[in-house]
Amino acid sequence: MKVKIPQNMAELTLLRLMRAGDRLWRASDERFGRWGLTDNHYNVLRILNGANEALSQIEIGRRMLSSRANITKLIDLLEERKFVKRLSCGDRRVNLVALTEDGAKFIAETLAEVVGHAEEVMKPLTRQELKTLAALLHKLTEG
Amino acid sequence: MKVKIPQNMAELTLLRLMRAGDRLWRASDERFGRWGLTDNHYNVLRILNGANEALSQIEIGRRMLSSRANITKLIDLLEERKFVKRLSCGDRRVNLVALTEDGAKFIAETLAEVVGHAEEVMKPLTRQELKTLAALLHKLTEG
DNA sequence: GGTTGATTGTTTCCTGGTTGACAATTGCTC
DNA sequence: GAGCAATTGTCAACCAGGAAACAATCAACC
Repeated sequence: MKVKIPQNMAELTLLRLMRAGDRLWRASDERFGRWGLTDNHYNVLRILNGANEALSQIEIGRRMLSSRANITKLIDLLEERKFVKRLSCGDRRVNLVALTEDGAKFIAETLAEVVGHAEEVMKPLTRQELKTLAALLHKLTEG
Repeated sequence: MKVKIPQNMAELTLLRLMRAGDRLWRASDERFGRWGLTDNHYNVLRILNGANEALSQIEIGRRMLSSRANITKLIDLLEERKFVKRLSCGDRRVNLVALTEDGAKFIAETLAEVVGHAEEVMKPLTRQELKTLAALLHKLTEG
């Protein structure tokens, strides 16, 4: 049994994109596994570090495309590790989550390896190609 | 607490790539969920359809970057749906998996929507940009 | 030709994530 | 103010996928 399927550029590209993303997630998770974390745990730290302020859990979820319930669990672990702390604020429904000194230290200590890995993965592309790829992805998802 | 992190093109691109892939997987899974399948179930069907021959489960796993154990479960469901059947072959360790008529019919009936979705997702890019993106992804993962 | 090592598929257990229900809180409306 | 919808975080139940252990089978080698 076989269906004759004409080649379609959009579908081919979509497939490659999903496949590449899948591979990168696996590699990334394996890497952070060595530190007892998930890629997503690390993402929370980087988001907090980049935000310059404490964020509510739901705001973190929004920026990571992750559910409220999952953020609760991510923060639970990060708090246990003392990388992060929950602060109360005016609105008593909300936990503001802030990066601790330990969390900042962890980011600083692991940064070289994280960036090194990214450069290793992207090595097949020239600087110009890298820029083009970043721009295309941006246009695809934001434009 | 904050760590000063210099912008890095490789890391930024990697992040965008992973994020785009994540979004696409979610959208895709939601789509196939309406048919009671996972994106990966559908991938099995497409791989079988493209292969022109029955494949062993482990070969399917290789092409999908998925574990043997998971393939067993995927095929279990597809077989229950009669989209696929397991055949015995010379090597009695191996199940050859073949697309059935029902499976081919399912592909044929859903193809327009699947391709339409891919084109919808990729619409922000011109034809030329699409080709460039596909080429860059190919170079990144294969080159 | 029997033994040993590799391959394939399945099963069991675990993990990361989602959904949906729930409680607490807030803000809006009358 | 009282009531009501919306928001936030948490919890319980569930699901897809991976890792490891296992049985069956094959291949290679002495």
